[in-house]
Amino acid sequence: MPDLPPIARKFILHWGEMGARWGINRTVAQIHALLYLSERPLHAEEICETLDLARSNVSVAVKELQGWGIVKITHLQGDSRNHFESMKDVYEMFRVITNERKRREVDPTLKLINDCLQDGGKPKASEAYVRERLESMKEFFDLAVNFSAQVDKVSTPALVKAAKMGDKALRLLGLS
Amino acid sequence: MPDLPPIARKFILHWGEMGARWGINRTVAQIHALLYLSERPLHAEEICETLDLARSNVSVAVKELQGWGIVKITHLQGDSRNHFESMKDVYEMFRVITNERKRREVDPTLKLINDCLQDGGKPKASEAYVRERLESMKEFFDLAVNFSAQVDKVSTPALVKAAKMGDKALRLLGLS
DNA sequence: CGGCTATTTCGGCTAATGCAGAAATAGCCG
DNA sequence: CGGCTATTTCTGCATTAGCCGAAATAGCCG
Repeated sequence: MPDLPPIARKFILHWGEMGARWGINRTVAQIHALLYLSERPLHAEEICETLDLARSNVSVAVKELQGWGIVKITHLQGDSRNHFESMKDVYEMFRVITNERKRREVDPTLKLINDCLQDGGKPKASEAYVRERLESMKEFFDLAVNFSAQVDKVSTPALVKAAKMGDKALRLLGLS
Repeated sequence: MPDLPPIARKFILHWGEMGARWGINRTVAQIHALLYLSERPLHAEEICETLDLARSNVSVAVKELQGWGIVKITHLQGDSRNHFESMKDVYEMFRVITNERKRREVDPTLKLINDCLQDGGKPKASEAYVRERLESMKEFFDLAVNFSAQVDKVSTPALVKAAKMGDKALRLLGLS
């Protein structure tokens, strides 16, 4: 990895590990970190050199990141190559990723649970407990989905403000 | 998988896939689903038979689940074998897992970012942008950690109530 | 202590993932 | 169309993760 300040490299490696723990390919996460820390959009070749990866590898990784919606292609004046740029606002990034995971994982899970629950057939007694547990999981996910949709409507500055209120927010809502 | 209602099997398989996408071993997640759906604690042998796994495999998987804090060992009258039982309250489960992920992943990330930022040395100009990005990521994580600590204090019923308020909660806080 | 049962650890095989390099494709001038 | 560059797809190797069965360990009576 030439050209990188040590602190950047340190972060990139760590981010790769974290990604791996969350089901994101290690190098995909590293590339994301690199782009996030980069002041300007980078083209594939630069990414290869900086992180010592094969060109083809970078191609698919970058596509993956675009799939998540946190990296975009840009073009520079008089350069035909694709340049890649990460979203820079961490809050926004979090929103985008959260929404995407909801779409990919939570929604299908809810659908499956619903399917299970309204699976016709005679309601066998042996299934009663299973259904009960599935019901309560459904309830949880329904609530979570609704709630996150609400929160998603609120602007980042407003959210930050609310988060900083700490206890006060809770008291305002009559909780705590 | 003998003995399992089809809807249970369906859910277990799905849960395994979801786990895999979140960095949890597929069979670990399956076992978790099985225990969650099970009316009574199961011993390792039962898990083996039901999910068709090797005994040793179950041993480590179950340990993993205990490590996450969502499965506990219980003992039954006159049976020396360990029996395993999943937490049943989905909300509580979510709390526990969230806290554990924070401990394992967010905290170390924050620590690393802090290390990077206060990495002495002369503040090279080339690092300025990197530092800026790290700062803003730190800010985000700090806020998230604080906020989640606040929320974690609130009882589940209170949280559910708040979540169900929908728009009203936002208006009460002066958002939206 | 010996025998029994339950659990864990270990060694090695298998399957899945990740990745490089080559080949194919696409896009762009001239 | 031909040549050039950038990108993607494909093929197969390498690494890792997952998992089984055997062996070792632990715990519990008698």
